[in-house]
Amino acid sequence: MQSMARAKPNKELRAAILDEARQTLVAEGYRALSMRRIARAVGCTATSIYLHFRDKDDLLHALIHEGLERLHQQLLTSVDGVEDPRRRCERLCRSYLEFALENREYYEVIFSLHPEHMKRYPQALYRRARGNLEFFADSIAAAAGRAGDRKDSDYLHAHVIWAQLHGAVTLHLTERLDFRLNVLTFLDRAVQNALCALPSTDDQE
Amino acid sequence: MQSMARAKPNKELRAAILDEARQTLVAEGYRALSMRRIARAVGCTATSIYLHFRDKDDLLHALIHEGLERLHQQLLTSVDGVEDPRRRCERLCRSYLEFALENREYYEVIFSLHPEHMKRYPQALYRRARGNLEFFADSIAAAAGRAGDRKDSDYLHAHVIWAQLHGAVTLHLTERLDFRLNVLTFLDRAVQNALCALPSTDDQE
DNA sequence: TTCTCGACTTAACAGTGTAAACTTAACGCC
DNA sequence: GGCGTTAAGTTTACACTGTTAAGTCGAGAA
Repeated sequence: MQSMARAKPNKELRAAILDEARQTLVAEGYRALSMRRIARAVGCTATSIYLHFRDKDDLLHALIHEGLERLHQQLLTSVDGVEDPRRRCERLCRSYLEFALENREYYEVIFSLHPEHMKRYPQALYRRARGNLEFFADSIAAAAGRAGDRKDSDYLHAHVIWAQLHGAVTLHLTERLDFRLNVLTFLDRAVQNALCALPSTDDQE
Repeated sequence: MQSMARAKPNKELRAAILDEARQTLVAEGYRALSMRRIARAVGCTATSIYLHFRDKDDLLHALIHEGLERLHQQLLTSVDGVEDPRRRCERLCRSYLEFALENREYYEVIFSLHPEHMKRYPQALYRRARGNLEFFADSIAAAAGRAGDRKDSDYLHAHVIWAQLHGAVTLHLTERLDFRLNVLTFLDRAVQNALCALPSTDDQE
């Protein structure tokens, strides 16, 4: 109970560590991110990071949490004011791709880093990720004429669409695509294919 | 010119290294794969591996090459005797998923390991990977009623389908899927969605 | 015999994540 | 004021990593 009394210990250092980690992650990728390097940059020793994070994975979890939060915000604003559910879905897809392309290294840590490296996801991360997918599933339900009545199949459908986008993005980011392919047309086709099971609501016919 | 004369130096050790590397990779994944460990297992020192492979990446490239070869064989036999082009595409998809699920760690190194880790793909690997996609594109062309007349758009289409499968597989392998989802139904839907742009050739209607 | 050359080893460098033990400063309490 | 407690941070150390430079050893050629 006395540990509650003082409460605010350092917290600044924790934030500084997180800032520095995010910065080098975005700028130079995961493989450049080491405890000692972070420590050097924020002016403490490597081991004192362990006072604020259980281990390196824990630190990464914090970054993933941030990233999912930012992605969520971006997805939200991307469909702001867009009524047509089909268009909402398309906007969400494009916004997702945009996020991935503009935050490559971040994206990789959030969605690709292997769990054996990452141990287990904490509950909080699952919640955030699920939130994004449920949000998507809502638009899918609306596109199917069932606005406000999301079903399990919509949630599953959201996962399938997500998989299409994620696959396209990661093949691009890991440079597995044929270099003669135009990346933008490829991504465009991927979005089309992702949404092909949705009823179309084209205004001009 | 005298280096050509003797020709066959060791070669056995090279093969042993490759075998051991593949084995631990399949059994324990990339992060368990270290030069020193391989060396210990095959009974040489870590540094003598560098006499057969330029660096660790080079060794991995060799493994990727093998993996792509095996995948290619599996894809070939999976459609053996299947005439209907639409069914061929479906078989190819399912065979691809099968390969991924049965060779998780292998699959990850082949298709997910980041190029910053992997430096650049050598030309030979590009060729192999392209071969697989062209093979797929042929079936797509056939499904569109243009057997033997593959177009660029079919090749692009093959990439899009591949992206759907790859995305589904990697989300599963990296355990990003909602744990309440049934993985098999998810993968099934992914295959459906991957092929949704193909004209269907359903016999029973 | 001497020279060369390929295969291999030993020793070393600079880096990694992390645990244990130690120091230091701040606090509540008698 | 001195006490014990506790959090924050340090130093040191361990067992790894990929990779390089220098050295050893044996066989074949001149």
